[in-house]
Amino acid sequence: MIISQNDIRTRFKAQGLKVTPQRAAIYKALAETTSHPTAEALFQQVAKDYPMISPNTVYYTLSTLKNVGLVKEVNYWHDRTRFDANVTPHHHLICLDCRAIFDIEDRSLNQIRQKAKIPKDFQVLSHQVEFYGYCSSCQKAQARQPSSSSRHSHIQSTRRKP
Amino acid sequence: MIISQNDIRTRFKAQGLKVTPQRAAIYKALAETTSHPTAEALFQQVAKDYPMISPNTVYYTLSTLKNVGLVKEVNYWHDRTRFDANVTPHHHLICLDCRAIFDIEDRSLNQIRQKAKIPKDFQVLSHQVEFYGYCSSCQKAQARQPSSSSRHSHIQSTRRKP
DNA sequence: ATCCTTGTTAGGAATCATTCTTATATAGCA
DNA sequence: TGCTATATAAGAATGATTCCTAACAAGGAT
Ligand SMILES: [Mn+2]
Ligand SMILES: [Mn+2]
Ligand SMILES: [Zn+2]
Ligand SMILES: [Zn+2]
Repeated sequence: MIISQNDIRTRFKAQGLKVTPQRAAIYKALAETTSHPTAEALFQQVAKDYPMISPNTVYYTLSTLKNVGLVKEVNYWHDRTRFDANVTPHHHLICLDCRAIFDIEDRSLNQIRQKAKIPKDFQVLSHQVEFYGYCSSCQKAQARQPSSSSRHSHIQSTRRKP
Repeated sequence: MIISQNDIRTRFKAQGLKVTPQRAAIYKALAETTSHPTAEALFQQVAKDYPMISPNTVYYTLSTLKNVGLVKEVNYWHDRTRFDANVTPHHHLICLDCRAIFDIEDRSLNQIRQKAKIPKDFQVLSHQVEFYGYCSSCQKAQARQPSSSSRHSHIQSTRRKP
């Protein structure tokens, strides 16, 4: 999903943010992927065009964008933090093997709050549904190699928490 | 909810785990609270009875118990990892202010998987619903002090990620 | 009851994602 | 074209978790 510099400019201005090349590049990279990348992955991506960018800038920028509501943090299944520029309410599929995160487009899941039996003294503002299982790639890989795992494409799982 | 040494022994044996005092104490502490504590909190609790216990043992033990299915990890809203000895499918309320985690007992939430529109090539094994908002304590605190936050009981949020 | 084997524990060091600090640079406005 | 508040970059610091290793101790076997 391509996003124009003008859209980026408009969104930043609307939030009172300066439009810098690094910030625009980070947001663009995040907005144009569906992979819910880590800060590190975004750093790698943006560094292709801005070799001098620092990881720090990516962290700072993501934090800023989060504060103004242009970005959401996602941190499922004890992985490092992952980010999403899709800030409309939606839900996720998480692969237990490769840890890929996929969007679900099912508006009906946005309604469960109305029916759920929630203690009346808790004020609910939002909710989130996550489905855990195996993506199609990982199912195939397991059929072939019914032992360990996580050896194919997607986002890679850089060790930590085996 | 009290749990007897015999229950603990039985559950450990059923999983082929040795029954050590430290391990039993950690599991007991977790099973008898509803607070979804951190490893650190469990360490503090167990250290009352076992002053020589190391944080390492708590991490190792929780990892072991998780591997055999006696404990679940919970890691909502970019906090450090929290643990739950309630391994039956259930869902959570998370306070955005004090970060307390409360169980929801609503079996109907266990059924949403059947109705949800999930890509047929993704094999779903489990799902999880989280509701975010403010607990009653925090609502009261905000009514009093409509500024910052997180200044009352519950589990405490030890800095990190303000 | 005692011995053995193997999983467990404790302590300390190491890892590494994230945050903090600070000096320099620059977007946006007068 | 300058001013000023923000943003960036580099490096150090933080802190939860993991790794490593030697000493311990359940629990089955003798
Ligand atoms: Mn998403
Ligand atoms: Mn729970
Ligand atoms: Zn997968
Ligand atoms: Zn609260």
